[in-house]
Amino acid sequence: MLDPKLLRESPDVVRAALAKKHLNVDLDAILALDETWRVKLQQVEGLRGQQKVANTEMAKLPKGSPEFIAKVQEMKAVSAQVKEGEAVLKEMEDRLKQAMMTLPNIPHASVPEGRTPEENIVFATWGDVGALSPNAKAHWEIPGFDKLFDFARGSKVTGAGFPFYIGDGARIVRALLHFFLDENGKAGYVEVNPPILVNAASATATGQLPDKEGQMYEAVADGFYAVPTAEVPLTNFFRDEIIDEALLPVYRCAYTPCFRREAGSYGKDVRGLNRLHQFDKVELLKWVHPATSYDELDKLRGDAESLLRKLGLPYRVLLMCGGDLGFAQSKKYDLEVWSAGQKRWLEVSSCSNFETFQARRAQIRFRGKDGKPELVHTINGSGLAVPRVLAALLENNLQADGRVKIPSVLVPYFGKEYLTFA
RNA sequence: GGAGAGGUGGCAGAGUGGUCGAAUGCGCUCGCUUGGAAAGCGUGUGUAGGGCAACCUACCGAGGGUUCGAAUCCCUCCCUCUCCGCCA
Repeated sequence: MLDPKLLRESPDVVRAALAKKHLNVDLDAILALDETWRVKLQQVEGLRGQQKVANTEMAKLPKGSPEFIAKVQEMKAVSAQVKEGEAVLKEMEDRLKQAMMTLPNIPHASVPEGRTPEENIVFATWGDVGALSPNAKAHWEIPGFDKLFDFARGSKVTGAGFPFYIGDGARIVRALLHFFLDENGKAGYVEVNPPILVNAASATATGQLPDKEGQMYEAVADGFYAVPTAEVPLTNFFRDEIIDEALLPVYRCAYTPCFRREAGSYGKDVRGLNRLHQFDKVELLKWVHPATSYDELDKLRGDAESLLRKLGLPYRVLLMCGGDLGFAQSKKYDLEVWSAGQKRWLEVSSCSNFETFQARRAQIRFRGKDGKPELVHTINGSGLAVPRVLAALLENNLQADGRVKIPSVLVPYFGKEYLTFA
């Protein structure tokens, strides 16, 4: 959510943001609503003021006296007006808040113009894509793949997109997660094991509700949602809190399974490990002082990149253009790993600065030098999502004999140098 | 899951219908005092919204209700603690 004052005082800034993100919102309607709300607010507050004055007067009068009874009669009318006014006010506030929720975050000045994914900037590339086998297979075509990654059994037991990982398949997932968590720990992120079901208030604070309600699995009886990413419980850790400024920046990471209904996905995007309803991911999250947030974003992106480098997986970094930036982000980089068999880039991390957009919704603040609470900036990114990293690893490292060479950094975790499908 | 107790400012803790945004203590701030410190004395010390401002309004777990008026009474929900039950 944006600062209502920003809209009121600098509507042109918001207008420019909408244009850069290629979104269309009727700003004038929101401004008009804000204006009528403020008029009504002052009216109701005036009436409440009258009640308070009468209250102190009546406290001094004898209970049954004629003056007292007259005052009661007089204030009954005011009371009715207050009740009515408050109802109108509440309705206005709900509408205003809802309207404010339709306004996207302001893109940072360094975000390139553009409307479509094709206009994203290739910010950096690492590794030699051409050096990989031109005859590599898509991972689901590797002989024996089904033995380690059993989609059929998963479909029977749960449904499509919920595979079993078996033997070396399970082991490589565990090795990757362990490696990610250890590396992130070395980079200064404190490991957290969070709840993977969250309540509606948490899902609202990070923006899953109300906009993405259909994307989450629900535990209806209890009103809980299965987390689509560890970002949700992690960010909400400090919800409605004021963090000591001296503690900033706070670095945290968490592994959780992630659950996404992915309604509307189809085709090559959902083959094999490319897109699952349940998958494992380590998330990186920072709460930072506003002055440092873009440096911190670059550092976080670097931390995620270093994981791919250590695994020896070629990747590129995209700087998202305005039109592909997303609603809540001020700036976003995507990390995409090269998958030699599919001959395409797979997104494995999305590193974003939300500035105060999430912090305002979640009311996460720190106490500034002048003693006043101020909103923090939140930054997050994957570090990393397992299935697509795994897909690239299987495809890129497949040997002529049908085994997969395990990157040396992973061998201590995996326990051997080759993964076999036998 | 059952029974009971409770949720008030940074913390502890008073307050059972009006003069209560809330006593008192602790903590913290600034000042006095001191060679310096402690003690002592005094001062200040929540958050949010509206208003150019003076200032006004709201908030005592959350949401409803009763009333001229609610921290205080009623209802629903959430959470914590104690005991019992169940259990990885």
